Amino acid sequence: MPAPSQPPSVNGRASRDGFFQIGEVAERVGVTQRTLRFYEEKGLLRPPSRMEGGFRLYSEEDIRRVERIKQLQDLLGFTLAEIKEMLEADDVKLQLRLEWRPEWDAEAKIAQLERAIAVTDGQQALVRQKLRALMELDGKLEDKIQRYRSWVRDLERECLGTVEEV
Amino acid sequence: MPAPSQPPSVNGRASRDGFFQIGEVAERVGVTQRTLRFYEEKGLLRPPSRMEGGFRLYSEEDIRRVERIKQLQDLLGFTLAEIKEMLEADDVKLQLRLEWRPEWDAEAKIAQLERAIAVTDGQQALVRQKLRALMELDGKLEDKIQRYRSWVRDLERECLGTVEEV
DNA sequence: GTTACACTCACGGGGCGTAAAGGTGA
DNA sequence: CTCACCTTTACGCCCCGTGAGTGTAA
Repeated sequence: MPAPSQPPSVNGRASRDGFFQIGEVAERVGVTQRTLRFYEEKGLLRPPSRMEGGFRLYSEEDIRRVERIKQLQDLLGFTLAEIKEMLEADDVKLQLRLEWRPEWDAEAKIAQLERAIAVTDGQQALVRQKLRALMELDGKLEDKIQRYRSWVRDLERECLGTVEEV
Repeated sequence: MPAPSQPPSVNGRASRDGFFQIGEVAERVGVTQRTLRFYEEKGLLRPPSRMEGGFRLYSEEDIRRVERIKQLQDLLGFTLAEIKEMLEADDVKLQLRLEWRPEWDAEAKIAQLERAIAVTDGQQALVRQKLRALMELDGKLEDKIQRYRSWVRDLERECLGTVEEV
């Protein structure tokens, strides 16, 4: 973990420099403080910077990461292990961006980009696997609904006819 | 798993009348016997019929239900609670079908069908919620890939042009 | 002195695994 | 009788957190 951390907290009044304490983060994102520490412990969140006294100071970037975890977990039903994979892929891409040097020649840049594409492709494959299964299920439900509806229409026509033809 | 049940159950009788014992079901579906009993305990599976000695006898219908559980769980990442909801919706629909009487008048039939539609709609809503989230995520990933690719194309042109125009 | 945070220890539920001790059936 | 297969009871484990208690920082 090369954790090239955020600006070191200058002593004195550092808290409001675009950084947030754990309580603020917890409230904003909708998780408990305990959960934030838990994620950190499990390696899902990089250790944030700290104040002199030891209080955690989260950057906006950190907060986005927490939100991403919540999204992957709540909405998509990923396990923390899967989420960690996803985040690590994100990290790789971030790392690639940090390594980027404008003075590189085009081939080096292309190679870097190709690596980023490969990582993103991997993420997408994971997502699409679940996506396909869900779409199939949705289609089946839709079919059923349509069959029910057409049946209802038939019956309504029969109703209006007031008399059935045997 | 030590997989003790590897001795070929090649004495493959269809256990009398299209019913199957727990071990056969477990092997066919790819879950353990423990899991089957657990699902039953938790109300995900209706108690199957039994032999005189107490052995469970699963019908084809029961087996389909287990397969459905596996699908919802593995592929879609539903929790057992969500799966139970889904299955209960299925049960309601099954019940509606069993209650169906051809001698009903059209209005009664329509009402029954409307109830089935409502239940199916509920299931679909559950699915689509997850679906939307996944599609959004997929879209974001796709965008990124496209941006990377177009960047690569730019660089390749630059390469060929041999000279840059700042 | 009252928050807000730190850290540690533990406990809890979901989803099973697995072992124990014994009954069933071809 | 044997031997695979089944029964229930019950404790264990990993995952994903929640609380409680105690101590320190603001």
